Amino acid sequence: MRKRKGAGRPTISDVAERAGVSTITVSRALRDPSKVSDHLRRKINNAVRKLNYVPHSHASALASTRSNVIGVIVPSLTNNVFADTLRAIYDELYQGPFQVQLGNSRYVAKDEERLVRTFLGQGPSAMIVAGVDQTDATRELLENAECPVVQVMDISDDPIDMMVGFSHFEGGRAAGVHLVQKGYKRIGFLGARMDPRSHRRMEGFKEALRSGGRYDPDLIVTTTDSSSVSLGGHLLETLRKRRPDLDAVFCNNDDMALGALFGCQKAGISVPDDMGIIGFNDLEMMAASYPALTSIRTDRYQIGKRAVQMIKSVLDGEPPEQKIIDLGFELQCRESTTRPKSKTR
Amino acid sequence: MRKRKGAGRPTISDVAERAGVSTITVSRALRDPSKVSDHLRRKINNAVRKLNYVPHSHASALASTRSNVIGVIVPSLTNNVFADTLRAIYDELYQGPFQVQLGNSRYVAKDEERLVRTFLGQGPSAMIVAGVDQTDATRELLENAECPVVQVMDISDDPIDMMVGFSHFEGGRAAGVHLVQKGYKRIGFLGARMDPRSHRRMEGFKEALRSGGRYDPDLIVTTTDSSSVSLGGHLLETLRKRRPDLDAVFCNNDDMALGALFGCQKAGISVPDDMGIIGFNDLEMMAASYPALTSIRTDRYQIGKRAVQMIKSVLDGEPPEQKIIDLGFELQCRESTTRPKSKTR
DNA sequence: TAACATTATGTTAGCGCTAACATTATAACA
DNA sequence: TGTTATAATGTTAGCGCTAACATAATGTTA
Repeated sequence: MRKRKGAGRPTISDVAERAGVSTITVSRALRDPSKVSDHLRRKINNAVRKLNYVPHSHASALASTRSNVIGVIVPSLTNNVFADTLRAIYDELYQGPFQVQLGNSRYVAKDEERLVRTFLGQGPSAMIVAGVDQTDATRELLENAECPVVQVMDISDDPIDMMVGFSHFEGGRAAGVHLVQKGYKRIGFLGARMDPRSHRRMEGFKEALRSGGRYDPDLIVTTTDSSSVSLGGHLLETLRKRRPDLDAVFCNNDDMALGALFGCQKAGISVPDDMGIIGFNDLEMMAASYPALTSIRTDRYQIGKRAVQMIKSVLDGEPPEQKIIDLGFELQCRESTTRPKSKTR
Repeated sequence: MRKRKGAGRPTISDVAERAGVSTITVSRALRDPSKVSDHLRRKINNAVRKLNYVPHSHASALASTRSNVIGVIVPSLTNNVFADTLRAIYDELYQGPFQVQLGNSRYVAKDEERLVRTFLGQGPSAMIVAGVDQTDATRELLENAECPVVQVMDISDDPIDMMVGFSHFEGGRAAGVHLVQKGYKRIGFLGARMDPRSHRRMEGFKEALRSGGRYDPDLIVTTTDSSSVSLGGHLLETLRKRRPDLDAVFCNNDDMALGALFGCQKAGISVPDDMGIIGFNDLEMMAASYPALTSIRTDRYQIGKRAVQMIKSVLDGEPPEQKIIDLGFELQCRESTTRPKSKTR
């Protein structure tokens, strides 16, 4: 006789039998209790509890041709910036029926493509991807996906579907404008990793310096090495060796800025008097450092939250008012760029 | 007529038809190519490519009564410590057929229990959970789970199944011993969050001070607030107000230590001369700060890697030599605890 | 070349659930 | 009171895949 053994755990029919109803009634009682009478619902809930029944999500996904999986692809698991957004996504999804499927593309476009392909293979309820710089193939996959797609952390006028983020170009520009306004003259840029978002920050920064008449390509230092605190110190040292008259730096993120600060302390350079420093993202430590570091504050948590809210709206059949949400940024001016008027050379 | 429409994407039978074989042959060609002749394998691969076929993971999981999901539950998504371990898990799993299902318990035991329940509902191939402090119910669930379970980040002599980590008690003790040896006299402890692992670090620390004749309960400051750089500064300030003669602190993690350093700089206290500081975990920034901060180095990446390797071994039918792997820690002595001999009071 | 082992492929049923339709109980109304 | 709308429950088939067994093709040995 041909017989297969299941996983051994109780199934919906075990519950149905115990409650004296049909399986579909159990199914309904669990998914939409309002469709089942109080009487039966109570019996079913009792049976569920007694048997310690947990619905088999794969069977459910197969039968309903939709999984409760939301695919999320980020380029880094260790970068605090994405961690904040991820945390928001998990927080916002915690109550509902959805499960997060997380992928790490490690800043490699091809890996991202592979992940998108795999995730779409699970018929996800929605997809969240970081950035707007997907390969053509990835874009096409996502455009043809039969689920809402939200690009997060960045903004463009050409979304795959929906978008929540802010303009890195404008953020970079704001940093540049700030340093020019504060009276710094030889303003450098320290850029690690230099993924597309960092590039746009740099371009915005350059634009600001050009407008302010302070642009000097010689003061730009970038590397594809991944960013770190120590790298911030090293790049600052490199640049100062080349241009000892450097008097301010915009770092493409806060780790680099912290490293630059330590580098200055080590070299006996006074911040902000002899060196202005500004970072990007405004991680918690920026306000706590000494001197406190100026940064461009971005609301990563809110980005994740809004992304999930948009998805929920669409899945509930109420598409959001706007497909593109620009959450902007806010310059947090602190001691590291606040030098006494008299000091301005 | 009763007809259900599927998800619309190509199924295994589409591939089979196109390749002129049966579905099971396609299934085999994809899962274990060695079981299918070159001839057919080629035809099948072509068909797969042409149709852009992606196996439907839910159907597969249902039919085989095992999913390729590995459940991972961590208490925090934003803590760098877990991020490193997570990254290792993703890296190590990237090539294989496994998918990670990640849950955030937010340091709440009940949430962890809920997550374990949900994850087990998917019939995971394995489970990885942080720590050894599960509730009894969670423990029981995991003990009865029909899959390998690895507890990571900590060590005890009573594993649910397997374990990779290090002793927080010993780490804390090493920090205490170090400060005593360096000649510090009034040694404090700054503890945030105070989850069970932090508690064990503190207990180890206390033990070391007792042995060294330096234990003073008045110098212990803890809070359940989550740790941050600014909190490190605040707690240090609190403690110094109470005990101005404080001359060293062990912080329960590196963020706190960094905050303590900034706090000293702000207050004009010289580190390490007037205040020794030691952290825990040795994040990258510790070596880059100025002065460089002493810390207890732990290998979070390795923990994740070994956990996955253990799981793979078991799933391949070759249980690992040892069920408990103690990866230890290493004290990284840096400037923040290295004061000139003369300065020792 | 018969007898048997091995390898390659196929047939069939079923994993646990839910969509789609069918039926029955209950309420609402003329 | 019978007719019809509505709510509550049930029956059946099928989602897409793979386990388990069945069969055909090929190799091996005496």
